[in-house]
Amino acid sequence: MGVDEKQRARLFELADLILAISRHLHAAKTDAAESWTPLEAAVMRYIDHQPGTTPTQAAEATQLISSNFSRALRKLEQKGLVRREADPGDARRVRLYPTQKAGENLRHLEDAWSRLLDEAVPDTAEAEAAITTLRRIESQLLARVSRS
Amino acid sequence: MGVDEKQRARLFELADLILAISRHLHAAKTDAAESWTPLEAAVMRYIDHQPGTTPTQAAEATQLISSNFSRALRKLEQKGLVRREADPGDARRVRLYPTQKAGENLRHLEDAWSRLLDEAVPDTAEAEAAITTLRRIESQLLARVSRS
DNA sequence: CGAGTTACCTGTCAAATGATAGTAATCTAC
DNA sequence: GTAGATTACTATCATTTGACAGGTAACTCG
Repeated sequence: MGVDEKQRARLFELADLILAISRHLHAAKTDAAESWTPLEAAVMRYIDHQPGTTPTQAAEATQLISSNFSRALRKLEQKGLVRREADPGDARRVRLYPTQKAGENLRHLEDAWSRLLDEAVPDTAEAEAAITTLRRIESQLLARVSRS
Repeated sequence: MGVDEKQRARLFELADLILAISRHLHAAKTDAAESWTPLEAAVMRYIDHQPGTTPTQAAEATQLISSNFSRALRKLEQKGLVRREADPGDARRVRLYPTQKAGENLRHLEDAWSRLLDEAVPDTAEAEAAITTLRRIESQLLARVSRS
C-alpha cells in the first residue's frame, strides 16, 4: 500500500519543520544559567523526566552510545546538575537524579522557551493537540530505533 | 499578563518534544543517496523551498553566519546538488538553485522521513493541524531572530 | 571458585559546527 | 571618482559530537 503522494509530502514537511524549529531553538540559545550544549540539554531533560534512571537506559533513550553519554554525564555532574547514586540492589548500577540547581536551570529554560513559543501558539487547545501528535511521533521513533 | 503556569509547562513540553524528535530524525540518518550533514540538509532544503535565493538570505533563514553557510554551500556544490548563477542586476549577488540530482535526493529523503512518520501520524487532518501550528512557530522564531 | 556477562567508564580519533578575522569584487552616494 | 557599504568568500581556531577500542568492577551461574 504505501503512503499516498500528498500525505507523503505532508509528512516530509512535518519533519522539515521540526528540524528547522529545532535549529532555531538551539540558535536562540537562551542563556539559561548554565550553558548547555544541545546534547547535554537532551540528557539533562531526560534525567529530569525520569529521575532514578540508569546511564544505560538514558543513553538508549537519547540514542547515544554509552561512551558519549558518559562524557555528557560527567560534564553535567561537574556543573552540579546531576547527582549519581549507587543502586542498593546492584552495585554496578548507577541511579541518576537532577539536583536542585538543575531544577532552577530548567525553570529558566522553561521560561525562555515558553516566551518564545507563546506568541506563536497562544491557544491552549492547539498547543495540546500539537503535543499529542508530537508525543506519538517521539515514542514511535524511539521504538523504531530500539527495534533495529 | 505573562504566560500562565500550565500553558508555560505545555509550551516547554512542546519545545522539548521538537528537540527530541529532531535528534531522533538525525539519528535515523536515512542513507538517502548523498549523505548530508544536518547542516547541509538544512541548507539544501531551504534552497529547494526558495530557489533563486541568495547566500545572504539563505544564511539568515538557516541562522548561519555567512562563513559557515559558505562552507556548507561549497560542499553541496561539490556534490552537484546546488548550482550558482550570477544575478543579472547585481554582479556581487549569487542566485542558488537546486540541481536535478538534488531533487532526486530530496525525494529519497522524503520517502525515508515519510515512512518514519507515517505509522505515528496516519491521519491526514492531524498531520495538517500539526503542520499549521509548526509553520506558525517557525515563522515566529525566524522573525524574532531577524528582529534582534 | 572461575568463566562469561553486564554496567559503567576512559582515551582517543575524525568529522561537524560556531565564531572571528580578514580579503576581493561590486555597488551606491556624494 | 572616491569613500563607504554590501555581498560573497577563505582561512583558521575552539568546541561539540559520533564512533571505536579497551578497561575495571560487580554480578550470575555452573
